[in-house]
Amino acid sequence: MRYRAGHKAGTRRRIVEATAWALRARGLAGVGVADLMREAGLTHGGFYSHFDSKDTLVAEAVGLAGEESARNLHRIIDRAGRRSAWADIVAAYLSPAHRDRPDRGCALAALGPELARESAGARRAIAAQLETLLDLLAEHVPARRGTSRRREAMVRLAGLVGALILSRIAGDRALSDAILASARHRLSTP
Amino acid sequence: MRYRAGHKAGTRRRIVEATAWALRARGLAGVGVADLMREAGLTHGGFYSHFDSKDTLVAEAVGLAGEESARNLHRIIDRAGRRSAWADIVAAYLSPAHRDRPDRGCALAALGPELARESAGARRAIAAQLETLLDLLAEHVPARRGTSRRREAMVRLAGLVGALILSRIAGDRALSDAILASARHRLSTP
DNA sequence: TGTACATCAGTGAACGCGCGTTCACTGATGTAC
DNA sequence: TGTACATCAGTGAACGCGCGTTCACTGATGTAC
Repeated sequence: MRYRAGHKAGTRRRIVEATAWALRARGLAGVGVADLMREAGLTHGGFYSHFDSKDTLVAEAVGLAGEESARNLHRIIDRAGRRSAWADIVAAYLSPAHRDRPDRGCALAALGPELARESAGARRAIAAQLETLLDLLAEHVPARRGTSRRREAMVRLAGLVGALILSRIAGDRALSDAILASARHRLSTP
Repeated sequence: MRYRAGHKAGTRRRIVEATAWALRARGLAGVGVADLMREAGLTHGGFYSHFDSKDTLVAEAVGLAGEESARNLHRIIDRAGRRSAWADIVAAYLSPAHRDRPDRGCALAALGPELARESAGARRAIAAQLETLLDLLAEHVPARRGTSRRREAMVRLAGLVGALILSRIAGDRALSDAILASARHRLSTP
């Protein structure tokens, strides 16, 4: 064997990671196979010894972005320890830092509408991510009379995703910050 | 003059309308100049006697989509008459009909993240639409102690846009409907 | 320990295609006489 | 009323370009002897 065991798997991993970042930063139309390979330190020709098509890679990258999000969430939850993590989750999600770094942030907010129009693979990947996030948030969302935790998670996640998206659309900084602050205040209280 | 006065303006209008629909249905990457001209009943060659570039057209189409949204909102408000229109606004925005017809619906939800990445023209158009909607909603959103109507509008619009987007991402119908219903219930009450 | 060989991850030229854009041309109409 | 002309919205072939994809090849390494 030419390279050490795991070498190819490592390269493949680097390509998927580069794609997970690039996708959220520049969108589906903004990433080309050649770009992605270059960002992974390779040339474009080797792409198809790793993936069947660009679509396959995109679906996998969306999956990875989802795992990253779940891991970040778990980190916040662990850091909160015994007390409720909800306020911390909201503060992190609606932070200016998250708004300004879509490449490392929530794929639902960065790619949602775009991928909802896409073909099978990517669509399924982003839908799966929605389910995962709902399950995770349902455990930490404030309880509310007359609603299940899961329904409460839907409402709150909608507020989070919507506010992040609007803050990224806003033309001026002041409005963008105001959207984040207002939503942070409302969504972190029960 | 070869054609009646207003003929060219009418053609131009048809192109912009076709674009406003196609954009929301298929996204920026999904619409080509040739498609749009065909949908307006023309061939692609004449495009540049109407517009400087595809970007110019896109910005104008986003603007038209925004005007449509505002007009729809006004219609709902007028129909509500003297009583509060807020519940009607929420019901319309979070209806399955709106979810299933992105081409005639809210451009923020259909194109937001995509256009926020785009170049000047489209970005400005979608940002302007956000401002317009906030102004309009601020007049009808339920008043709330400790917050301005404008801030309240930000929070509520975020909830609306987020819920619509999530309902379009959801893989199965049941979840999609549940997201709409939960958000409808929460957002229409003060 | 040294040499010959097989492996296969990665290279880079080339492909077909659709895109945005350009341009010489067409032909139905309003106007001048 | 009829004819010749000018106009210009719209046509369709052609362009250069970047994309996803293919493929014959390369060359560093592990293995066999």
